[in-house]
Amino acid sequence: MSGSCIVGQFSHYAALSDDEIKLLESLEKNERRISAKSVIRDIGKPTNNFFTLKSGWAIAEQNLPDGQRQIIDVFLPGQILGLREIAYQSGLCTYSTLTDAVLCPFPKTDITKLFEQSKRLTDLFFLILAREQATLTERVINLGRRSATEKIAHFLLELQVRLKITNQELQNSFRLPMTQRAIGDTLGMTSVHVSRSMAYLKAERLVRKRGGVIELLDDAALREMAGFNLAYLQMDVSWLRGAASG
Amino acid sequence: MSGSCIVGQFSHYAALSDDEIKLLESLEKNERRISAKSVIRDIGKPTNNFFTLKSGWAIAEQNLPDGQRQIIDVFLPGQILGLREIAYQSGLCTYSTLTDAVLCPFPKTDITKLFEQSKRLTDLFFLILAREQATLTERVINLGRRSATEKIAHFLLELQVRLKITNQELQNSFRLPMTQRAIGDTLGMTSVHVSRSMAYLKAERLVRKRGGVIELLDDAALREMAGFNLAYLQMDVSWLRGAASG
DNA sequence: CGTTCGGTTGAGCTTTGTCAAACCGCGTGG
DNA sequence: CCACGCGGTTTGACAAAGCTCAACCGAACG
Repeated sequence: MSGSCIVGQFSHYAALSDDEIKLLESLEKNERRISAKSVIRDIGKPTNNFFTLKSGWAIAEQNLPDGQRQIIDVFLPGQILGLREIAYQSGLCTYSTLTDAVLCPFPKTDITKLFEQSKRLTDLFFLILAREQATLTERVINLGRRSATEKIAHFLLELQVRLKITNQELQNSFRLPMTQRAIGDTLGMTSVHVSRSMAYLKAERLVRKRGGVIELLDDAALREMAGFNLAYLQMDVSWLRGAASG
Repeated sequence: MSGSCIVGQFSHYAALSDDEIKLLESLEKNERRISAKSVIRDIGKPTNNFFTLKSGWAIAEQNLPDGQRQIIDVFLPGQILGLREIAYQSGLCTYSTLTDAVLCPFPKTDITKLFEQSKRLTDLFFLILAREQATLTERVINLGRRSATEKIAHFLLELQVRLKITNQELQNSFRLPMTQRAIGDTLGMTSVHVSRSMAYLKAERLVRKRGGVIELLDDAALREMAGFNLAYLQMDVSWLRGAASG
């Protein structure tokens, strides 16, 4: 994993050469510590920087005129914040932290430089964008066509799988640093209804919660009920250009 | 617009050189005529090909085990189908036509070749992916946090703006080749409720429908009610590499 | 020890879904 | 030219899912 979280993320998809690793690490030379529930970048602000998320959880959200909000994306350590706005001058959403976090801001122009220097990394960024899109797609299905409990089940399963990507030894339980309000804003429902649906899942002995830690007690049953298919989290890397040297 | 629809789409974002145009046109050397309501590529099939949509409308959809379906994306002429699965071996959704259409299939490997030959086009594809993502994001907000009539209003406005991108002289009315069932499957509601919501919009004199043609009678009011902000459809192109020669 | 924040619970209400019938426009075949 | 059937839309009565509001609880924290 080295000092760099983003290398950890990328090296899951392809073995990286030393040069590539150096390039990626150069994106993380500036560290910024930031406390829970604070805004990283507000909507409408210039998109001059991206941020890698070294530790902690973050979200992309959008607040609607009537006071509601929709959480668009939940970011886990190793992900890059802001990529989605690479083609926009001002941010389309607000980025904020859920927990205390360590972020590494780097200028947008660094990406172009990186593209110049490594085709392989260019492709990897392409791949990241495609994966984000697949996750969003799955969220669309979740929002459009699933009941409240199914939504929650699906969301929990997705988080579990995504956490396992960077943390192999993860078991069936993990810290979930989101309030029920936040879960509701992600899944398009009220916190009250999140509470009730969670209660149902607990009653059915499908999940358990203690402290901030959630435990998935019956993976198979959860997948069944949520119609969870992890294909969208499993990428193919064979089309990447260039061989890795290390 | 030349013979190529995709060039039309791209040249909106940046002036292209002759070489670049030639490269893009080479993606469209094979034409395939396909009738309305047929499957272009089923879910799970290998993603060896992309398709440019030369004419007609198409969708990406996913059918759920319980018989419901969610339409993930609606494609208009000039768009590329399948890009979202560039990083996946098998398709995550089914592509089908809404109307009679002309498609140009081209192999995935052509994209890599194209990336080799033009940095600028590489960036343009990046941009396309980012735009698709922004559209998906907006659909997430639509599904998560808007009422039935707001959803429909927003959807119609989005289509209008997107159609105007390739068809400048488009007025406030356009052919909408979607059944209410299809609209419902896009917006996460039943066809019955689509009907009722449309009736409401008509009664409020916000839209009118005759034949397959829909007319937006009061743009401002529709935007107000739907919370429509077209920022997500307006990209910034200044970060693209390389100058255009013509 | 009081306050705040997140979670839970209950009662009543609103929005949307379900089911079924009727309707409408349109193309087909007689 | 008409009758028919078909796909899509509209309408109505009713059911269900989810929302609102409000009270309450418990843990964390100053």
